[in-house]
Amino acid sequence: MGRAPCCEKVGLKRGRWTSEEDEILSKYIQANGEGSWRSLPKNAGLLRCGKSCRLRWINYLRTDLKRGNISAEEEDTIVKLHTTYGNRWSMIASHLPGRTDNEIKNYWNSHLSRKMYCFSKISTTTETKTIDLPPPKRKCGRTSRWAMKKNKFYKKQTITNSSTISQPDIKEKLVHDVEVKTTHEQEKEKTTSTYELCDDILGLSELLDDINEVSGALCMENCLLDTCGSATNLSEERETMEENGRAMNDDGDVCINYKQASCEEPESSVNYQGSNNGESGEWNWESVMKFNIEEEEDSCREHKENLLNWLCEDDDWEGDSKMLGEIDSQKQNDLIAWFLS
DNA sequence: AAACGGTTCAACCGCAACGCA
DNA sequence: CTGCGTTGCGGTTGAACCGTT
Repeated sequence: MGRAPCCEKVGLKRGRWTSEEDEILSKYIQANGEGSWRSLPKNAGLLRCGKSCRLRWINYLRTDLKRGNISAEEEDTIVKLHTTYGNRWSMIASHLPGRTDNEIKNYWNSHLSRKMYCFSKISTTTETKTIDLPPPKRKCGRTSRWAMKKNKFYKKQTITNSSTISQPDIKEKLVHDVEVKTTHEQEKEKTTSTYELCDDILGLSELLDDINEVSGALCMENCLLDTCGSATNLSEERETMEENGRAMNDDGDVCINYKQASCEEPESSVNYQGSNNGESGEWNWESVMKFNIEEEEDSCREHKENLLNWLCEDDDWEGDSKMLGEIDSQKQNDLIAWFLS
């Protein structure tokens, strides 16, 4: 006749835990250890379901839990682990001491899930090479804690509504390197699938961008960083942004300068050129990307490959890097499947 | 000052896996 | 082998929060 509920629901307290309840639970577990969750509330004198007690202990009261925001390093780890494990939050949490699966799941869902929407949007618009984003919603209400910390900084550069971002044919150029490596007939299939992969990589760059809480208009920014040979991971990028700053120039344009010194050409800074009414703008992609094939230098190509390699690293993260053209089709399919999932 | 509404996160729910009798 | 109890996990919910209007 079905399974009996884990506990009698009638008469049990639900909702937020009070500090008194926390204290009772903590003291009981410290005295008697974890386990026997079903009998725990009765023994401890709590009007809670055993399941609820377990959850409260694991996610909140445990002494070995880290408090505070997810650090940039942890964020990097989460992103990487998620590419390997997917939504296996407990598995991911096991790699992050002091973090719970619930915490990581929440972090992922609140910070990253909506990025997947942006990603899919980009993926479906690459044919026109122009990304028409909906008018960015004003960030109402409570902002993320990380964003709140940055609030002062962000107020400097309010990018307003109805941004239309003209994107040069980055995908074509990104793919070019691979195409020149391949012979026509023999590798045609590989090139095709590579092309699809690059679609997704463009989308992922949006995801990476949003991880850094940057305006959605900066969709290729992180990709570009690598092509410039500057920041190499998310945390470094974040620090880089803080160090170099972003500010409006006298004309009200937002100028973003990423480690110009480390880029070969000062023009490689990103310029957001606001329109006259300040409600739309266009990214000067060409000034950023040295994607002119004739001028392309080995170093730039190497950085692009590095980005791709990051995406294609083996699960142990230390496996031999593979050039894009060498990614086997199965791995490409896996990546694409995951990106689109 | 109040209302609104997006975001966060603690807590809940259902299911599956596992262990044991 | 089967059935039951327990535990763990991932998805979902909704109250609280708080910046904006």
